Amino acid sequence: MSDLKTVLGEAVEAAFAAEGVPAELARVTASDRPDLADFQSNGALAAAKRLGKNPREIATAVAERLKGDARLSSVEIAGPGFLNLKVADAALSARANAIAADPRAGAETVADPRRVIVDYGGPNVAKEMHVGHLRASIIGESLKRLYRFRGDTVIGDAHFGDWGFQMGLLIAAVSDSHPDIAALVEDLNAKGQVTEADRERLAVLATLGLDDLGDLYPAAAARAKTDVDFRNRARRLTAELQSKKAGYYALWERFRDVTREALERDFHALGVDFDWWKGESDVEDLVAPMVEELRAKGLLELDQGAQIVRVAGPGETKKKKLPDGSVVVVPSPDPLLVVSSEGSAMYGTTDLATILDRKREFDPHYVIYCVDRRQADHFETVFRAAYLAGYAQQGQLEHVGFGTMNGPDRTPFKTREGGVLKLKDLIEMTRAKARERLHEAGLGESLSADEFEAIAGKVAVAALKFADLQNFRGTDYVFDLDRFSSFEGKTGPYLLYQAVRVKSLLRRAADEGHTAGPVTVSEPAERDLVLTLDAFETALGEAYDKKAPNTLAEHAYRLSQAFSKFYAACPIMQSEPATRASRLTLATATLRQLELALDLLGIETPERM
RNA sequence: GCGCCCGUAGCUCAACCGGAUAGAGCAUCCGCCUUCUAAGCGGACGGUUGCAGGUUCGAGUCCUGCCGGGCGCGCCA
Repeated sequence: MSDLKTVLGEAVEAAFAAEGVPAELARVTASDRPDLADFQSNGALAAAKRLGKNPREIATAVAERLKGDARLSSVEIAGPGFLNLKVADAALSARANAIAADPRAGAETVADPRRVIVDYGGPNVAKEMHVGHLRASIIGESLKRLYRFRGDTVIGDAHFGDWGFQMGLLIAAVSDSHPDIAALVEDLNAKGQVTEADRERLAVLATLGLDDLGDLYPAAAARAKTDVDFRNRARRLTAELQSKKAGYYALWERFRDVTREALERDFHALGVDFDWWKGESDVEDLVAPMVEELRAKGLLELDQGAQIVRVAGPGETKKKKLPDGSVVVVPSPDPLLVVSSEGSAMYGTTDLATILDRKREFDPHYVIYCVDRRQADHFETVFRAAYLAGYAQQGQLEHVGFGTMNGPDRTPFKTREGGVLKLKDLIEMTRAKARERLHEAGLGESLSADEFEAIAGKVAVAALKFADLQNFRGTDYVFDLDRFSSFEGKTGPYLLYQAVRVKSLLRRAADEGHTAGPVTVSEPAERDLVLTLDAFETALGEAYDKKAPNTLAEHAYRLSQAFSKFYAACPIMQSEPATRASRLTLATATLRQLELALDLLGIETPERM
């Protein structure tokens, strides 16, 4: 079973081929002029020059060949040579019935499924999530679901940031602020191991909560910028942690556990769940042997005290301005810094080791890094190093970058006080608005407190996610609090509302004993609805190919809109039995496709709202 | 300095491999609840797609230059 666009595309391509026009020029698309046609092909225009013919002549010949096709109610030529196709109601009805009978609501799977890893979220130890994490989480989550739905075997990995310089900073800060913990840590360091007898003493670590870390970290990070001694101490501590000195390691385990527990809860509330909660620390044991292997392969080089892998090819250079103002020519991209002059593994080192780890654990065909676009250069370097080292094949690694969420000043979003807006606060604000709206709608009394809260949560998450996902992931956009927590117009709650209306309708039909039956399309609103249902496959394919959930978000919106118009124009319950049965089938198919599309965006639909 | 990205309606964003009349939502204004949830539906208003050239039958889309903005450029991640 295929969508109309594909099926008609084949017929049109065959007709063009008979006139000597290659298939790639004969593409069929949804019409730009719905007033004139359902589908169109611009093949005659594209081919005219190549064939040295008048485009209208080609179009006329092709139209003649298509006239006998029973699926088409009209084939016309317009303007300079556009081929306009209208689908016969019978063909539309047949397609609607097929979609209604399909658990996938008209969506296909890929011909050759792959093993795919989606690396997204990128939460860090001791750092609370802010609005910026919204994009990383929900775009990645959507891509994960999209790839899985298309038939690939997909793993979503949070890639926890738990092993870098920030850990050294945090150890230094905690040592200064908590003398009791500092004493324990030093003692364990001296002993070189944690024995059973020490277990009880570790309880003091439990006094360290995420709030403490959240306070300590920003202060430490700020101090390290100006205080050279402090910075050097933190770097030394980072290296000592990475050599797993007992006391530091025990302290770090507390950091990791307390953060992960909170993050997992927060992500889950957003409908974001990872298959792997791997972190930088999980590949720590791979780093030393990997460095040896890189050395053995002759890729490692000593430079200014650090060990690097050069990834620039011959002739690849850039000009670079030095702090003193002079300009020098250096290789480009920058080399990968593998081991710092302090002996620490760097960001890129763990990224490279992670590639190796994933190859051994899962051997993916394809890895998507859903990470801020500003890290494009970094990934270019890491990927090149991975290809050089043979840890992945050319093209298997891709950085799918997303743009920054800006404030009204067009620079990364800050609250009025100049701080970051915590993700948790954003969600709670939106939730509060949803509660208010639900009360207005009179749902406060008829629902239990739990149900009420669950719906408010779903509405809030839908609002936030859809507000982001309707934008193309690659571009920066202005974060507008009012728009993100808006429930009217092109918003998540609008989509939920349409789904809820269908559910309500179907409940009522069931109560009154009405059953669904074969679809017979006749009204314009019915035609539009079926054509929109048919476009799901195209939207999905594009979202998959371009890694662009906004295409799918747009489809979900159009479907909701088409349904809403149908709902307004075509009465269901009080129409003739055959018409009612047909329309109930259309409503059922719409609901299934809408819920599928929403699910791929990571949005859950409530039963009522 | 070099590189990457962006500039579309008052605001926030779309626009399928270059195609017909550049679309949505918000805001503003006007209609529609005695019938399936008005978080809805219909209508109006709103554009020299930053500027100037070029390629093309045809350019928001491709090329060149300029203006404006964002980001990145080895010991943070």
